Amino acid sequence: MTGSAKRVTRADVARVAGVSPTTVSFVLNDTPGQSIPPGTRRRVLEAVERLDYRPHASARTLAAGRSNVVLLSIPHLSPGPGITRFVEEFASALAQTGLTLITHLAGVPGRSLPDVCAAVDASVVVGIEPFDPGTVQALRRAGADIVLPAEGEAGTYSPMRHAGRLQAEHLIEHGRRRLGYALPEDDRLRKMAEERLAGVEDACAAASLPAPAVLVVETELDGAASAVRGWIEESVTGVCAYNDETAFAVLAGMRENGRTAPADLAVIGMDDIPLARLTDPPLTTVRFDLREAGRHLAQAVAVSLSSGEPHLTTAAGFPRVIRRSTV
Amino acid sequence: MTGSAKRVTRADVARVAGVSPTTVSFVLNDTPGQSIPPGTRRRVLEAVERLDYRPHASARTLAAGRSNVVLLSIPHLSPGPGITRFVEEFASALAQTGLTLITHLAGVPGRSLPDVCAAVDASVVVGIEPFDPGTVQALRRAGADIVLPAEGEAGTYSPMRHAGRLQAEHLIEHGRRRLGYALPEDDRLRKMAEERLAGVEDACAAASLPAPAVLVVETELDGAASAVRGWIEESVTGVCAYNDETAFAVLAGMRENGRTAPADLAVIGMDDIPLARLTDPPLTTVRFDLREAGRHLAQAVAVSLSSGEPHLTTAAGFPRVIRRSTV
DNA sequence: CTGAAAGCGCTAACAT
DNA sequence: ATGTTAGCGCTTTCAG
Repeated sequence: MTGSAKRVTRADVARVAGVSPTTVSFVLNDTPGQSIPPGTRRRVLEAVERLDYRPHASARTLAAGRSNVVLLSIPHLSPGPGITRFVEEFASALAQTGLTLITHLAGVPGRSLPDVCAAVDASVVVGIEPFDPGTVQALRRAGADIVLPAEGEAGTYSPMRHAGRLQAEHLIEHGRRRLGYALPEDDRLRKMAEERLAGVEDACAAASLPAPAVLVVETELDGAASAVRGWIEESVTGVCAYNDETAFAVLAGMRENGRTAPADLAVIGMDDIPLARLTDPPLTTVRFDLREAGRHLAQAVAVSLSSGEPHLTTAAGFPRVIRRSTV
Repeated sequence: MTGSAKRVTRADVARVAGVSPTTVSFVLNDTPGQSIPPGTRRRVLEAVERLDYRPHASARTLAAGRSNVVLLSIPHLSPGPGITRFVEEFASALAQTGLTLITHLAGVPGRSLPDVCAAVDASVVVGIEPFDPGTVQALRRAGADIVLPAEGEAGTYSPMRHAGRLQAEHLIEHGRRRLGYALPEDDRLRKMAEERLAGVEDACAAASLPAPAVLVVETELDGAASAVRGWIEESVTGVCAYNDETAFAVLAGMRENGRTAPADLAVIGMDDIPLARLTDPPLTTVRFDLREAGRHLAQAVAVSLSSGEPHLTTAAGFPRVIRRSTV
């Protein structure tokens, strides 16, 4: 009994505004096909304001059959600044359509994505990478009306794979013909890492080069150093790192072995974290600018949602290499 | 008309299991005070399995008057690994109580925390730092049953402030008597930064030292270099950085000015990002192990939720300094 | 242009 | 031990 103020309901607003509950809904939802006279509308809005009324989301969802919640699955915490900007842009673009974005950190134990989706009754689930068919299935059964991007749809492409390709191509352009790939230690990053690695393999294949020598690089000096020795033994001359952090680990391993970049081994990272430009030497890396992608995606969501079931696809990230001094 | 399979409802399960809807609820919710015979329970569970039934969250929330959703406000994307572990632990501990954690990245435009709270009908909102009274108010009006930690409650303390204190104390212990504080560029970090800075000021005051010389350090060589010059002019001998990233910027600025740590200027970071141990020299920093805090908090949530309104408070992070080579 | 009425799927008394 | 019955607060035909 701390003072549980009863919830303000639509009925309260109606009473204060001197109209019926239905009318309140009409003005609040801008229901099409209803012409509300300005006076009535104003009175309703005022009452809403005065009572600090908030529609009860669950009730609305239950009645309308769909929520306005969009669930974004983020691969892992600590993604690069690119993802941050993507989220910002995406969230605010969605907000303008009346949609609310919530995030779920994938890889966190306890609750799977479909569980979360069901728990919040999300009507849309969005991922950075295309979802595989099984996941899409599960998500739909969990109540998601639309899921995207989905694997194999028209227009779908993997930004991560593209980015991987860019890394390798850059190294190849600069004369490196035997590449290495630096995998991060963390298992939860594995899936995304494989996507990026696939891009590197694409580039190698396209240039008729042998497949990259893949090594896990630990976030610890000795481990990193031994990985570097591994590459040297295989006469690798350029390594693509999963991300900038991994790239720095490689660089540390090289320092430990008395090697320097790019002379002994070229290194290219991914993400362009702020630190990349501050180290000595500054790191060559691949940057995403997903801001525009965020806006696109929001629009795709809006369209899919209104134009019924069919999930319109759009993904688009625009990776590009930022050349600094390690290649 | 892509084939919108109608939702499986509790009634369907009841029909298949040959019991009443109520009974289904009873077994699914383990409703106390009901003794369901094993046979019935099994039949219900089987039907649930067979139909792949999922209770409709909104309906449940609407009827029960509370959701099982816990909303965690994360200060900013790219927090250190400590936060990640906190989230993991917190999420899985909550899951065991049937609660689902969703995250909201604060500072993202578009939707404020109360908006999100209302959109998902979260019954609990949790933050890393105590919420100020205004926010608590807003959150409660948005439908949150419990909000924590709240400012000024018994047992509340600010882990960030504590961590700031630790930074300064470490510097002071090592003979630095004129401190600087390195603020990050990003405005959205300002609030948290001020919390950490307050801890540094506490320590200075406690040691009867002048207040720290506060400077914003840009993530760019020239800016960082000029900040460093600023400190040197004020004969600062040790600087506490907002986080490890900022610390690296300071280090870069020092390099630019031909200074080295800790000889010319001691630097201590915060977060202990993986890179901290890989640089040359490795960075002295403060690490959080919030895993246990995550579990504690989950328990506090569970208790608060069952024991009615009163929000039990618990926060607790356990920062400690990791001494490496920059101080 | 506005209101009345029928649910959405579930929980929680209250019977039985 | 199980079933019956009201709603939870809102959307949405369908009448006035």
